[in-house]
Order: sequence, then C-alpha cells, then structure tokens
Amino acid sequence: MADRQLTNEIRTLRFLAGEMPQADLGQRVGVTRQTIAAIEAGKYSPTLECAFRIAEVFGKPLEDVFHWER
Amino acid sequence: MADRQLTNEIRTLRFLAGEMPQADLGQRVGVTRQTIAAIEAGKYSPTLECAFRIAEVFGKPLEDVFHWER
DNA sequence: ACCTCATGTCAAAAATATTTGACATGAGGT
DNA sequence: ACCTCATGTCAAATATTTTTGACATGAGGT
Repeated sequence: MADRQLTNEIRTLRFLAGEMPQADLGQRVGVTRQTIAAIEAGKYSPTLECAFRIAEVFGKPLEDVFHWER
Repeated sequence: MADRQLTNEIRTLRFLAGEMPQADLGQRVGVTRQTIAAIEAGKYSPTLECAFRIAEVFGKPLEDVFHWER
C-alpha cells in the first residue's frame, strides 16, 4: 500500500498562538482536550469538519495545518 | 454549534473526470460506493484521511474539493 | 420488450472517532 | 514543601462514520 500518512502542525501553531493550551483549543473547536491531544499525536484521523474548525481557530487554510505526506 | 457547513465539488469533479462513476471513485479511494454517495450528498463529515484521498484522485488540493462555508 | 449500468436509499452490523471520568507526571511559582 | 497547570494516558461508554447486502428507479442500448 503506497501509504501516505497524516501529519499536522497543531503543536507548533498552539505555541505560536501564545502557547494556547490543548484544553483552550478544544473549547474553541468544540471538542475535548483528549480529542485534541489524540489528533495532535496522530492517533487517528479527525472528522473533516473537526479539521476545518481547528484550522479556523488558527486562521489558516486547512492544508497549512494538516498534511497528507508520503 | 457551527454556523458553517461542509460542501463539496465531488459530483462536478467526477463528471469532469470523464463521468467517473461513484463506484470507481470509491474503489480508487478505498471506500464503498455508498460512502461516496453519502459524502457527495453531504450526509455526514468524512474522515480527514478519506477527504485527502478523494482530493488525491482528482489531483486537486483538498480545499478545491471540500469547502467550509457560511 | 429486455438487459445493463449508475444512482438513491435503507437497515443492521462493524469500525472508528469522541466523550467522560479518572489518575499520573513534570514544570513553574509561592 | 506545597499548589496549580498542562499534558499523557487509560478504559468504558457514546456518537458517528463506514461497510455489507439488499431492493428500487430511471436512462441508454439491443
């Protein structure tokens, strides 16, 4: 399987946004801090809607936050 | 929750790609035709990974296929 | 008329994402 | 030493996505 994998810049973006805690990001996105932690750690693929909301918090296009890489 | 909603250009892109059937797209993405039909109809928010794979089939960036709109 | 194909849709099951509640750790400040 | 905060992680429950299998419809071709 020529597998690509999902990576993200959430941790970096949180720190650039004044070291925003996972819990604060979760609250602004509408999910729990555990969900943010899991997504940030790449434990599973979030819902597209969830991904768009995370990008929205950082004021970035989705593809600046999540990457689909080899 | 969100006053924004997820829309997509899948149907248009399928037709531009030689009227590719939902079943063919599903096979290339690795999901069933019912899943493609449901996503195309906006019945639910796909996994981010699934969204990236669909965009990849059309050779487009994800944000050319899915939109997060008011 | 028939057949094939693409699509719509449905319900139940399976798989996956998300929540809830809990306990642990380390870093920083008092 | 203590406290607070951010994070890691875990298990069980819930919600959502996806699969499987089925039946229906309409369009196109023979």
